[in-house]
Amino acid sequence: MPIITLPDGSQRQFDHPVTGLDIATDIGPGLAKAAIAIKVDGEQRDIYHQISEDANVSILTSKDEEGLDVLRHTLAAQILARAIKTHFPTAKLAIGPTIEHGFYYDVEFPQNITPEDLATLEATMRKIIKEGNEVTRELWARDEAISYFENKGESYKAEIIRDTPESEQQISLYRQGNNGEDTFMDLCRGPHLRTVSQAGEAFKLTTLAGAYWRGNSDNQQLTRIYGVAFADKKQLKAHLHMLEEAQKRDHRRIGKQLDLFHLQEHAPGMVFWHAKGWTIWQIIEQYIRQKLIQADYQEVKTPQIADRSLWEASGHWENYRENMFTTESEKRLYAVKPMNCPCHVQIFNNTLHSYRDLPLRMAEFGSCHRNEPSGALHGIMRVRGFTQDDGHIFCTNDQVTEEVINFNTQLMELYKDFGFTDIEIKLALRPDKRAGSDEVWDKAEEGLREALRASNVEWEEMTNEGAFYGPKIEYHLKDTIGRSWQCGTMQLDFVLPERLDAVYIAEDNSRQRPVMLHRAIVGSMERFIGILIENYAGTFPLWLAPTQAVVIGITNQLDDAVISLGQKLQQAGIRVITDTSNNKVSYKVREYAKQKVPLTLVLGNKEVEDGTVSVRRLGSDQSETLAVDNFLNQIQQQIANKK
RNA sequence: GCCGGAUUAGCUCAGUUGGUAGAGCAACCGCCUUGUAAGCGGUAGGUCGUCAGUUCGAACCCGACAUCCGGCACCA
Repeated sequence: MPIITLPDGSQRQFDHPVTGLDIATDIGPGLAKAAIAIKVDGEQRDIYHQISEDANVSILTSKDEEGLDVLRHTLAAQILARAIKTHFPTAKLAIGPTIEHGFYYDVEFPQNITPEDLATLEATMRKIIKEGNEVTRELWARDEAISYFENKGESYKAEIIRDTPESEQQISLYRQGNNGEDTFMDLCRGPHLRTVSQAGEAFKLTTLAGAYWRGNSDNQQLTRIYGVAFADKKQLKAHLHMLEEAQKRDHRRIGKQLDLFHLQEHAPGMVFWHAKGWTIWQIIEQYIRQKLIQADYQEVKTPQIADRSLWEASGHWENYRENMFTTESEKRLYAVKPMNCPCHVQIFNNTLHSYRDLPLRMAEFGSCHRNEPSGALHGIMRVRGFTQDDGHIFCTNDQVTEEVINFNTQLMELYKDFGFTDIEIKLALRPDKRAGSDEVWDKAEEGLREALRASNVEWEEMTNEGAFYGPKIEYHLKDTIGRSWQCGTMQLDFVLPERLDAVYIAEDNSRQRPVMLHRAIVGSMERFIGILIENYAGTFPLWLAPTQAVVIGITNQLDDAVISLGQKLQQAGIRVITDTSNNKVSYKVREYAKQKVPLTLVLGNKEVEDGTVSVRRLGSDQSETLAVDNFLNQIQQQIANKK
């Protein structure tokens, strides 16, 4: 007879097999009502799941993340699915999983559906929830289940069952309603809510999208319906509000508001940097350059286009031909460089190197072009023309780990200076299509793991995601709405040195292949600035702000003093503007606050007489009066500290 | 590239069932000389993304293309 252990450690004994609902009822009527599913020894189960052995059980409600996940799952797989079949009986259902904040369902519709259909479907979902049918689990024989779905024309469901291991002879289906006219059956592992009414009303169908069956672009494209769902309306409202707020920090919007850059039809995926955006770029570039010098890199610059034969030798022509821009002159075909590595190898090869030269670290702010698919372009985050803070380290096998560790340290320092703390690290392992032996890959992957371990960081491993020439560490940063973008990278490459015949002379006077490490910290300057904009919501810290200070006078009689203070600050290296227009102080204060200028400096007769200045810092509604020299010292200190 | 949506003044957006376009802000010109988030008045600004159709007549309806947005696929 089962002894049930609850999460708080307390135990309850029963003299008969029990369901989750029995246990919840035993604890209290409130919980019995709120209970939507259970977890038995770590596995999610339906509330009606029978327990006859001792077990650890927790009762899930919509208040906890896992319970909410069950709720979202039922919304997709039972309620939305049913609504779809109600309006489009011949639609074929594919899969309907849960995701962060909600769910989606992939469906093959007999016709195009429109955003208006979403409203109809949502209304029908609410009706279904109101009807409040029970959802029950049934076990079917594998073959019966397959023919059931095939007879209904649900070919995707039949395919899913066929693809499960033969050993699974029992297939679980969920039935909504009684075995009558209004029944709805679907293939599902569960668990589900016990009745659809438990789904509540805090959900919303949000968008329509196309999505390939099984994520493969060779397959049929299905229509994906996205929805969000929460435990209560308040949470839903908070989520929608968060999205609205996030939109306000979108880098495309802020880029326009602050006059940082623009994009236009003539050059899709290529950025027109305006003076203010370019100022930010320059500061970042100079900052990175300092870091490179400290880490003993030599900075180089290589050609923008190179003969086709170089790209054939490197293997890029074969692998990425369709994504490379080309140009022709005097019957020679050139490719605009999509990356810098082959060029760096040319510099390496131009001198005969000794083992004493290694590790040899080469860096370039390399302007690259890739003809990315039109649908991939996204503001300045994913572009066709971009600049990498690229670098290549030529070294021996024995030097790899130390180089990777040092790189990681340097990267983390840099990210910290830009205010990033939420960094995802991924290790991308060997892909199917690759160069090099398994032995080499084993060594390369283990080398990166070792370095990550030594760096004391956490990472996630991704099979099949490496580059064709080697495994890589990826450093991801998030944008405002949680989309993750790869920025930094460290890649191990045994292939390119071979293909481009890089050599060094070893201690024993033999010719040896160096290992090549490809590394970038910010990745693409464009993308990094995009993420910075969103991260700071346009309010850059003083050291990065394109305009650091604005000087304004109370009246135009003080214009000379305003200009003279502006000049003094400019001489001291401050990025300052002066405003002598005949607007009111309050007008100007508002204007420069909107432009996110960190320091607004106001001069009146009093300040001019005393040699002081009234300083208002962005975000504060107070001002303080300081002696000009004091003020200058203070902000120079702040800038030096990268604040 | 694929699915869906969008494209109107420098910016943010209105524009009824098809009858040759409108606001706010910005710009420019005046007046006001101002003490920390919008002083007042005036002027100018548009081949309604492009091309091609339907129509007596198109910002509006049909089609193609371009770009952008949300996803999917891709990301050396």
